[in-house]
Amino acid sequence: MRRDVFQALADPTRRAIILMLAVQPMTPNAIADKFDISRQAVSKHIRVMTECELLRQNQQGREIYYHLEVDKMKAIEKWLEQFKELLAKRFEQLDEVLIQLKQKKNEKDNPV
Amino acid sequence: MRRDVFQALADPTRRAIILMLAVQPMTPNAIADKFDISRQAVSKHIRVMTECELLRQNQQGREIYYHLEVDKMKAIEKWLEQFKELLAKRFEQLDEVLIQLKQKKNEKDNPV
DNA sequence: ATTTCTTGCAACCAATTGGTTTCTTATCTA
DNA sequence: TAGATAAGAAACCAATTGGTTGCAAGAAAT
Repeated sequence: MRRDVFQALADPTRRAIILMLAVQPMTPNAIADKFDISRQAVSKHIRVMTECELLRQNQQGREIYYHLEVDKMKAIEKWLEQFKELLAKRFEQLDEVLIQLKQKKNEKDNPV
Repeated sequence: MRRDVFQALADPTRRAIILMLAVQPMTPNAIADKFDISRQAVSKHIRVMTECELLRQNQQGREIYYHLEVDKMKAIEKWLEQFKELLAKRFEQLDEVLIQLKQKKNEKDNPV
């Protein structure tokens, strides 16, 4: 089963859960209270995120507190960085092209 | 059909396509050459990304060049920012708790 | 004019997803 | 000890996904 952080981010309910857990650890019941879907549906979302190691549990009696593995979120940032670097490279190339065009234009305007 | 930029990012093939298109516009055939899946499979990925307005086309004769709508990627960055803000807030709260603990400890060590 | 090339579209398929309901186990609490 | 509560597991379902193959339409080349 393909299961990475990007997958975890793909669903809006899971994104909301991530934001909630960014503030503080919560139990499945407490999370489910915030949504209109069943506790079990929430539990399935939790499982997806646990499987990609974005969530960890901390059992406290019969309650299980889930908290974010913040480091996992860095995979997203890392990919975005990679993306922005490639983008920057493209603009550098574009700059070169524009400079060359300008030179040609100057040559035309002021022939040697 | 739910179709947002996060969905577009969820598939590894699509992420690779995004990185390729960050460098330069490409035709479906050129993209498909880089993968082991059929051209039609690539076309379906392209369609997903076009539907969420992450890609735009530019027809040139019988070829269609696809390029990134870079602004759409900002939705990801924006969400990440939101996430990091909440996270920072959590750490501020943690700091407060630690400060309070320290004060209590001092009171114990040096009772008034 | 015919053939070739690029692309999109449709139908199909198996696997996955996001949800449900029901049931079990473990831990509190009265 | 009996009942309530928290949470995971399993079975089921409809919709979506990621892939395939085959076909049609438009542009280019011969």
